[in-house]
Amino acid sequence: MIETRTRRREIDAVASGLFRANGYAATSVRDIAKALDIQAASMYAHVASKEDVLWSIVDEAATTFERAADAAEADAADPVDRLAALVEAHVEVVTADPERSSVFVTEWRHLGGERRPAIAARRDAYEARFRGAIGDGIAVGAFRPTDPALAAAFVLTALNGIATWYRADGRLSPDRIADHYVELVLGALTEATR
Amino acid sequence: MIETRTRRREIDAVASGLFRANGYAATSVRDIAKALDIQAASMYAHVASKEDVLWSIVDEAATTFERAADAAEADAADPVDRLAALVEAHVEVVTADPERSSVFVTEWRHLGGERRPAIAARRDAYEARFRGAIGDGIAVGAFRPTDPALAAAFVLTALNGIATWYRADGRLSPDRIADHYVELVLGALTEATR
DNA sequence: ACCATGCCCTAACGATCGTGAGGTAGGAGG
DNA sequence: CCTCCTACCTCACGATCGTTAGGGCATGGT
Repeated sequence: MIETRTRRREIDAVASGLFRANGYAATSVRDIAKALDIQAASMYAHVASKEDVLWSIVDEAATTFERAADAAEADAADPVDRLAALVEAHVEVVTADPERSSVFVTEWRHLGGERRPAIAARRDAYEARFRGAIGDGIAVGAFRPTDPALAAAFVLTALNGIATWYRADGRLSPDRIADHYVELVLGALTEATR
Repeated sequence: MIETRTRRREIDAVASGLFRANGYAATSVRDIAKALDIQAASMYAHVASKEDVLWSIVDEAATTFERAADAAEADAADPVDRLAALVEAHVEVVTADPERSSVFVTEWRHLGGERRPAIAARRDAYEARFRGAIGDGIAVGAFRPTDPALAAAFVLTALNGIATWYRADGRLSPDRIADHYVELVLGALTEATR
């Protein structure tokens, strides 16, 4: 068993696209199966349940975001660089796989049992990194004094919005988007000339 | 018939809450009926279909946003004031009815037939107001040169995010949120000191 | 040669979905 | 008194949902 479950990966990829386009609840197991040219019941040779598909998509997306944020925070000198690196990393993850990212952002509430609070906690921990960078930036006088929690929500919702509208064949490349968003975020926090 | 369909209004209010919490597709007509203490079939004395409920919520929300933006643009001297007024108006609408706003933002894709493209067009026209204010601000040198379409997407997704996390009993009042968001948005567009 | 495993099939289950048909109770207007 | 009208009821429909059961046919290791 060198190759690990290629069909299983295809299911996640196809399901991500359908979930992003129509939502988890409005996508049936038969829809996913049809996109793979197999019967609905054949899905269950690879998956235990429909929710398991959502879970593996969301779990993997969460891990990807977490690892990218780890790397971003690792090589950042000051809070400003750290926030810039976090923003850039987030944009890169989103644009690299907008389907998975979008599902992670919008469909996690359909998880049941332990999974929903578990993901909620990871989302909160992730947001705390942004709050932390913003709070530290204010503390050292690099950012103007504002509400770190509110500013973090502002930044993260703006970043997550990319997952909604981004298309790979769009006008702007991921790099351009990342550059612009870093500028917008840093601008929002450094100065207000009203 | 002086009073116009109070029961019909209750349906929209209750359905907005359920749609925001669980999504349109995951909310059954029986769920809405149960929240009103009536039978599912009794809903159809007031509504032609489940989608009609979504439509009236979304349509009314869209109208509310449009009217608020009209008023905001009416008494604005320069592009900077105009954008600030648009942001403030948007925050006010969202915080005044987060349920309806959230449904408008996230559930309109479940509309079928003519309604979906119609709402898409109105959403785009609304976003164009932000693009316009930003573009005009750049033209007069008030905003730094950036991509107006991208900046508008940045701003609007950040604003719409409020509908997701806002709670009436939360830490920050709508006014405070509006003030902070205006500052963040204007800061994002006016200066970048990297 | 044999058996396990991966991948898919058909058939069908009980539940739940949105919705229609037809009836009833109560209040308002002639 | 009669007749609407509103608001609700019960009952039931066909469709679709997620999922299970059980079987078939390859491939590849032993």
